Amino acid sequence: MPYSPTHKLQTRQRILESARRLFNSKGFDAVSIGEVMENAGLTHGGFYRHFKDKDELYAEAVRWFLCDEAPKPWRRPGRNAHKPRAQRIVDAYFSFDHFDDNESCCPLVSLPSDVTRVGEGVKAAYQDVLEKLVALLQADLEGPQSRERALSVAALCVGGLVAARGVADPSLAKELRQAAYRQAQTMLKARPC
Amino acid sequence: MPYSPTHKLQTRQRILESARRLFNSKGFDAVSIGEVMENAGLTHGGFYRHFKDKDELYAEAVRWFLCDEAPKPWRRPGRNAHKPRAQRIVDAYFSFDHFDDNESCCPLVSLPSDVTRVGEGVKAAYQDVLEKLVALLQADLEGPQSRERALSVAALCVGGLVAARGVADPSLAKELRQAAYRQAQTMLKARPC
DNA sequence: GTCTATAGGCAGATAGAC
DNA sequence: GTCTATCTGCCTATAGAC
Repeated sequence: MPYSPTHKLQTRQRILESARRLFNSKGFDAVSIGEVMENAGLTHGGFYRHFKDKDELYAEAVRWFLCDEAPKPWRRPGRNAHKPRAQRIVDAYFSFDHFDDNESCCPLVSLPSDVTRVGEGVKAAYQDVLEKLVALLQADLEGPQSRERALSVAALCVGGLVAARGVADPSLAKELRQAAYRQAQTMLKARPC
Repeated sequence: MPYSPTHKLQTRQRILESARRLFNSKGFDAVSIGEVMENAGLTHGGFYRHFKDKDELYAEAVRWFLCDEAPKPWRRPGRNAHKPRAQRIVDAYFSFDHFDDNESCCPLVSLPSDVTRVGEGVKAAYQDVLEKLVALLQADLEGPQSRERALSVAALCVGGLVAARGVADPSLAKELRQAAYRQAQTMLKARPC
């Protein structure tokens, strides 16, 4: 018995991390199971001992982003530690690093149109990520309609980044990102009495 | 010579309309050239007399949305004709019909994450659509920073719809759509200074 | 638990008949 | 201009050795 008790779990997590990165940067259909496994240091044959099929892997990979183990380089937790968390999230969301990071960016940004076309399991995982974002934003919003305002800020974050990534001209992308960022900041500060 | 002078152009437009619909609802990778051609009443062999390859078809199909021939059932041009055009656009964008219409919806909503992964030609077409939307919004915005406000409203439109389409729970989707819609209306009405 | 080998299917692109 | 036929390659998923 050459395998430690945690070996399978560790292997599973390596596969998930590999899948998360590849799906983020290349999309669901363009990534093969062989590619995911090779990137995790394995061969494609062993895949089905860990996941039922590719759809299950996709849902789990989206959810995997929420785990602490998933790297988020654009977060820079040391900086601006004094700001409210909602502000730090919006700052990170609209940062150039996040815009530019196809591999580790938030799946809300990298996968929206893919998710609409696959099964309910993946949508449920996408929803978990979105609800996490909304909850974090709402926790720092004071005054009435905090839920509605948190939802709007989340929509602005997703839309600003998604639109900026889709256009060809980098200066238009920056303009979009900055306009949405300033609007989001205004909405965070607003205190409708 | 059994073909009329406009025959090739008409065939090309049939292919574009078929491609636009299929890409919108199923995504770029999931649609085969044979499917596009069959849907246009042709066979796959003739495709390459009209387009260099699948990527060129993709870019042209995105741009095809801007043509008047492309159907937009959720627009309902008769209703609310008295409102400013920017308002009518935002109304149409956040309508349930547009949310629900995977086939004829705005490509900004249906294709964002696909577009980030393909060539510059498709991004240029995506940018054309976005700039058209921003220009239409800006034309009806008074006061300073109309450009920046138009960009923010566009981001909110895209983000609100995209996020709503990605989640599993229909009531959360509706909540997202309505929150973003109300915020967009506020921004349209705002007259800073 | 992971490997190699393979079954079975479908994709994009081209060739040549009409 | 459009057709049928085909080349070439990669995909998901399974079988069976170790």
